[in-house]
Amino acid sequence: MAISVPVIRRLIEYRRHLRMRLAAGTGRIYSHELAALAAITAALVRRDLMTIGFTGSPARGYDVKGLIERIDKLLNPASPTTLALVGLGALGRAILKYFGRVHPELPIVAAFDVAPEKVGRVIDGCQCHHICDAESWLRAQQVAVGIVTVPAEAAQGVADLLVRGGVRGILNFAPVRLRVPPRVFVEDVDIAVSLEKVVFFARPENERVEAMA
Amino acid sequence: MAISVPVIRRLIEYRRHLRMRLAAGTGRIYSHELAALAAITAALVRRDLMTIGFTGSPARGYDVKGLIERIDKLLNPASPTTLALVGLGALGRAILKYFGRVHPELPIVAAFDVAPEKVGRVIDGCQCHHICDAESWLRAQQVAVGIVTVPAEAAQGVADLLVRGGVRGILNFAPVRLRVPPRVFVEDVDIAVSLEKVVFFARPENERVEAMA
DNA sequence: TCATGTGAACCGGTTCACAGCC
DNA sequence: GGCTGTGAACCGGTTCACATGA
Repeated sequence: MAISVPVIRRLIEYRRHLRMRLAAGTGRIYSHELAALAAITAALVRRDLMTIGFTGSPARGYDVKGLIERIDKLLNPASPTTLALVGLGALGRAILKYFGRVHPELPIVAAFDVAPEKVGRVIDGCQCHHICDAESWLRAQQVAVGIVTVPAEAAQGVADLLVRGGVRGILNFAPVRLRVPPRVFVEDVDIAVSLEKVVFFARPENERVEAMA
Repeated sequence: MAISVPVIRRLIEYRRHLRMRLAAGTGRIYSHELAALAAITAALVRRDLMTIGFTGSPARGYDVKGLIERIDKLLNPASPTTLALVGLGALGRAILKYFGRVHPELPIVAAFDVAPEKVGRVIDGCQCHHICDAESWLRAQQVAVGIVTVPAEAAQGVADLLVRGGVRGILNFAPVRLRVPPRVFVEDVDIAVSLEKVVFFARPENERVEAMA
């Protein structure tokens, strides 16, 4: 069963809300409640849960704990996933700091840069190596996902390197489209584009009915 | 004429490619060339240009300079837009640094935080004020768009503040859905969700046909 | 021949609406 | 009464395919 990108995205968000809900001590939830939290319709929530085969009861809604576990089982890999980050500029460091705190189950096991003053040191809790050593490191650590936070000019070269290192997914912050083999999944986070989008739709004359993702 | 979100997003990307093309000295471009650069189909490029009423010639394609100007006219506000950033953590600083360099036409005129050691100083070229002074500053500077880089718990409060300050668009990096009046456009950049998405689709068994945005 | 411009078809994600059930 | 589960309808973005023109 193949699950579409938007469904995966929403499941991740559902889980986040469900965890808070559970922490708040509520064991059950209705589709319209979850819908309100995620700012979507109740029908879509039910459709998504149907997609992953999770059922609730008309009387009491869905079991929060069971649903979290179900989403975990779907999203979390059987074997632990390790990440690597390339580019220890301001953004790379910020991400290192953030994920070290938020995602202990997705550890960034190595960071790479070219600057001599960074190589060999531990930066934000992560050992920094020279980019030249990346390929062997990636293979040795079985890194599954690479995070690219280098300038635009360097991004394609880094992507090639990651691919050679056996990476299967790339989270790309550089404002460039990476060319990679089809088996490698690339997610672009283009902050400049997002900002320009906001600037455009912030103008009153460009009013929008709905804002999604 | 209302233009949809995906079209706007692509126009921004087209412009980026066109500028590089122009810098490289090429004055004309075919739809299939632009399509290759943006990793989409030629038909979609032509459809988008049709949407904004820009025409080319079958013999020589589209005029690069004219198209850039056309997109500029559509996207760039008549009056200059000013931005403000709230939350001078690592991510906020990274963005301040990045946009100061990349987007001189979209200046971040003020930054806000609560930490006493930041307030009153100039950080990464931007004057930092205490959050309590935000509302009046936002109004005085006519800030159109706010960038939210505070922790999740603080995000809704900051959003309320921005709205009170008259902001019409928010670029939100906090992993929370902000509740704002319908006239305010919110763009969420949820790095944690993006990462989990990559981790999921990086697994061979979750192969995907196409990866878009 | 090869590219543009575009009506029409397509497609997949979302919503509707209602049967079934507590 | 109100909620779930779901077939069917809907909708809008994308692609097809072809007339038109250099």
